[in-house]
Amino acid sequence: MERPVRVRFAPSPTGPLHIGGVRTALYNYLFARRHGGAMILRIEDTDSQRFVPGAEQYIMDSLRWCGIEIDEGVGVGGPHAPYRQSERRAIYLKYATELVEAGWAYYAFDTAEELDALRREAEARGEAFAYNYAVRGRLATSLALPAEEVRARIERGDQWVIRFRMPENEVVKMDDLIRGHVEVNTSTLDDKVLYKSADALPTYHLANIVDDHLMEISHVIRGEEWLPSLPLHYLLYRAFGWEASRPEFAHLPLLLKPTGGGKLSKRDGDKMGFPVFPLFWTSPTTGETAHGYREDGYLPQAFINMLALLGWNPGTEQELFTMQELVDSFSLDRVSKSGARFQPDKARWFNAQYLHRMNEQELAALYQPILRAHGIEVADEVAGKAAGIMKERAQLLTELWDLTSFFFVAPDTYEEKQARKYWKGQNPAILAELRGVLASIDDFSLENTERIVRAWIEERGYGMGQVMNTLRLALVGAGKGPGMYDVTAFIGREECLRRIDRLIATLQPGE
RNA sequence: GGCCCAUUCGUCUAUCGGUUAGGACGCAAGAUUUUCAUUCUUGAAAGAGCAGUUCGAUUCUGCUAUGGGCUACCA
Repeated sequence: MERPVRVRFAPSPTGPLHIGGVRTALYNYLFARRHGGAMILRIEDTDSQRFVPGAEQYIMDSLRWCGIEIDEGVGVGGPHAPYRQSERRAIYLKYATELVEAGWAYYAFDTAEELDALRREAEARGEAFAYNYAVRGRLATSLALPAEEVRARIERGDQWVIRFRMPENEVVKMDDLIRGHVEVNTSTLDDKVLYKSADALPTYHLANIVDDHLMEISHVIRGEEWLPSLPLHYLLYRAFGWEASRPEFAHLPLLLKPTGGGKLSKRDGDKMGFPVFPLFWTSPTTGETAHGYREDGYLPQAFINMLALLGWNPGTEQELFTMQELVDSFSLDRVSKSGARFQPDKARWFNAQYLHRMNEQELAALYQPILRAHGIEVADEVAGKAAGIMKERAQLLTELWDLTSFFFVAPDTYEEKQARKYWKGQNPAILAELRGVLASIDDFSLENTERIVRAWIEERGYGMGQVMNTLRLALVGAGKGPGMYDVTAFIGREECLRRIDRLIATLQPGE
């Protein structure tokens, strides 16, 4: 293949982009970068009914967050502008009529009601209605009506559509980069609408083929739901005489619900407790909101890594990939053929891997906004240190606050279980004694405090667990957290003493 | 209903005719530990079924079953 690689991601702005769409965009992007090609973003807004304001911006924001860069298209421009199909409407009618003139398509005047009636009739007979070679000759089409009447109807302003004249009993032979050779008999297909006069807009099929051709797309990488319309698309390329430059096709396996049973849909997320969208979304019309990976505490690198491995694998046992590594190892022939069930647990695991590998500086940048949201103003080093100490216990960025809040705020309640277990017997007395030991330490560094306290515990013959967990109760208020010397060093001597005093003063020891 | 696609541990997957069928998530047990985690070790866990091709099939073919997609003047 000599021609330059040019791929496109062509979503329609009918709502927020979900993770299946993100994965399609990702594979397109990886393929483009792998082959030194161009990644194009085209907005397919040919359905005026389903257009959702804000969806296009959401798509671009999502791609940017994911690190998927657009070389050409909506938002960045390029030699084939405009890239929004609603702004290209003038183009399509010309191609549609060209098809009619060549005999590949025809006008149809059926109303929605008439078509409904036809469908119901067929259903009553236990059949499915198909608009095809069998019926187009006796319905209100330019194939059945006299030319004058067709002209008259159009001039009169009757609504019409242009339908593709699907050949009868011809086998279309297709090749898919992922699925291999596929054949379909055209008699099982129907006459799809290509253009509708009602809104002077093409349907997906026409716009898609025309634009892919005009934009010199070399590879069409899209979801498997498009495989059934591939024969039509092949035939369209033939009808236009563009077969020589027809792109290669690759149909990606679908992302399925975690429970099986169907492709992942926008509703599943809230129902099953995981985001299906990259970013938080608020519907401009209904005000409904949906969780996003970003706001739920996922790192874009982890999110992308997880999506990349859902339906593709490098053939090695490597699981953690930077975007560059994905680019270097991606290939369409390692994309699997069957649908992949989405696994929320694995998404969290990937995120944990990335979180655990971050240094304090990186953590500080991510954690500061969360701290500020809780009213905590500290230096970056402090934020990074706190997050750094606790990062191994977190899977999501958002879990960091619960994990580190005691570094910044003294406990005002004490976890019952921990209190019952340790705030009894001689432990209060030992804690009071430990208070004296701590008060006498000048160098309160982690190492020095540990050395002195350890020596004291050994000398007095106390149980390490008893002492440390009682101290933990005072400083953290719960039976969790990092090593105690991490806490003492972080909050400092005076704060340690205050917290010990508070426990002794407020909590009645048990039996 | 019709057309198309798919089918290896619960899940994501490796295997491109000969393997003790490998890895990861999750799960279980143990070790580590001042708590909670982390980490480490170990374990349970799979070729949908039936024919055929072959010296030999998870791998190739067919059928069945199951899952999924499409079947709009939506994409």
